Amino acid sequence: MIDPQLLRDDPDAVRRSQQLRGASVTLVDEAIAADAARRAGIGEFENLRAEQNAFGKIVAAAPKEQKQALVAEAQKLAARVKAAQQLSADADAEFTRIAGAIGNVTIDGVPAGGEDDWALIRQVGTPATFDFEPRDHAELGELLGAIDIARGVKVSGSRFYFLKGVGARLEIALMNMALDKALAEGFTPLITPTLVRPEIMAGTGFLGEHSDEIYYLPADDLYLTGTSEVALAGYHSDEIVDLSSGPLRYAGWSTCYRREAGSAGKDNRGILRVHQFNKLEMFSYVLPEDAEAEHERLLAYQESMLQACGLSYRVIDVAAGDLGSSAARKFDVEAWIPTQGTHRELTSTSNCTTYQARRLDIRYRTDSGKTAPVATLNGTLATTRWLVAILETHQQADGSVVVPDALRSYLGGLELFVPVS
RNA sequence: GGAGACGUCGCAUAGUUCGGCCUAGUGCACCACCCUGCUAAGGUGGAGAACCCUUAAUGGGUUCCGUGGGUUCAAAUCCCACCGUCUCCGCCA
Repeated sequence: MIDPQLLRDDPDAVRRSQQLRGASVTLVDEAIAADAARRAGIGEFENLRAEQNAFGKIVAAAPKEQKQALVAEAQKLAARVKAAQQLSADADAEFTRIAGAIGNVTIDGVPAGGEDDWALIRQVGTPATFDFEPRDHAELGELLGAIDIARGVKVSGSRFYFLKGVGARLEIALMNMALDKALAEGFTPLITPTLVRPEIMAGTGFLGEHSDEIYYLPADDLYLTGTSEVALAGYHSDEIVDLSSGPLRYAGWSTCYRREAGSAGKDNRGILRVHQFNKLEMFSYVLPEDAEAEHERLLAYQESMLQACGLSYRVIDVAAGDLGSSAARKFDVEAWIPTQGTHRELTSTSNCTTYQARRLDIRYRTDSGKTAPVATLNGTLATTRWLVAILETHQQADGSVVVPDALRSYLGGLELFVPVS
């Protein structure tokens, strides 16, 4: 939810943001009108209610013989109150509907446009080159006995897989390395629920236009989360958190579930795009004025992880039209995938400013003692997808894969993955 | 899954019998000041959340007693549904 105050004080800022996103600008004016209607409705109702409250005291104190006449009077008033209340509630719902459809106001510098209009921030490392024909990760995974796609499909259908042997070990090693990084930076580890209630799903902004991406269990009215961000944001929902001794930083580990309904035929080979994977996610609750600095910090942690894995990557500033509704800015770190000859997203970090917190009702106490929404940020520290880049980047002509130095201690000192027969 | 008990402004509780004196009382913790040569104790005052109107600061109003409906002139209190917690039983590990 955008700040209603901003809507009143600086509607042009909201209009500009909608423009950049390629979203509806007239929505802003509809929201302003709905806000005015909502406030008028509240005023009407509250005045009538005050009248009713005062009159109720007269009724209660009146002698018996006058009561009947007074009650008849009060009945008429009650009917008016009820009508006004209904109008007010309707106006409020309408405002929430309209304002809720407006995306977060983008931060200055976010490029305009859609998926392909990102801006390059930096390129780090040099893409791996080979004096042989490199194998893709699916082939390497099979050769190494690390990834078993065929049996994943047999058991669960397309886009499912088994990680096996060194594949399973590599994933756990990667997660452990990420967890150690998070711990070193002061994050509190959390293992989160992956099934959440509708209000938490809606509060984090995932039930909007991308709701067909989400698994839903109707028998229990629960949603399977596509990222632990959902649970991490919901963790402090409806709370006034204490940020006086610094930000609250969590590292959430969970399995993630995605229907991939809108990506039929895309990335069908291997485990680049799957229904289920694991992820270690960073999540920060910070003062609004510290949000941009925190965003840079999360990005730096991500980059240090990719560097530790010996990957070549680029950092991009995602264009406004490709942002989720909650994000005011998003940086993706994309690793070079040799067999695809392109960069693919390994991590993503979003600054949601106060947008998500406003919807989830997460506040802090200001110096003046008032409450105000906090800023929330999230960012990936490691996911299953990283195996793709790691295997392909560090492969050798015989199909073996050199384990990056930083990961070896998490693999019992293993230096090389070798083909199994 | 079955039976029962319960859910009140940070915590703990009163209030629900029998709807109006609840503008939700009290204790603890909290903040300011006073007093006491330090500390403890004591005294006075303040202090919940959200929203609306108004102002130079201010002040006024409405809503909130797990959530959502309903009955009523009037609901913490009565009715219904849901959510959650606890106890016992059953089942599973």
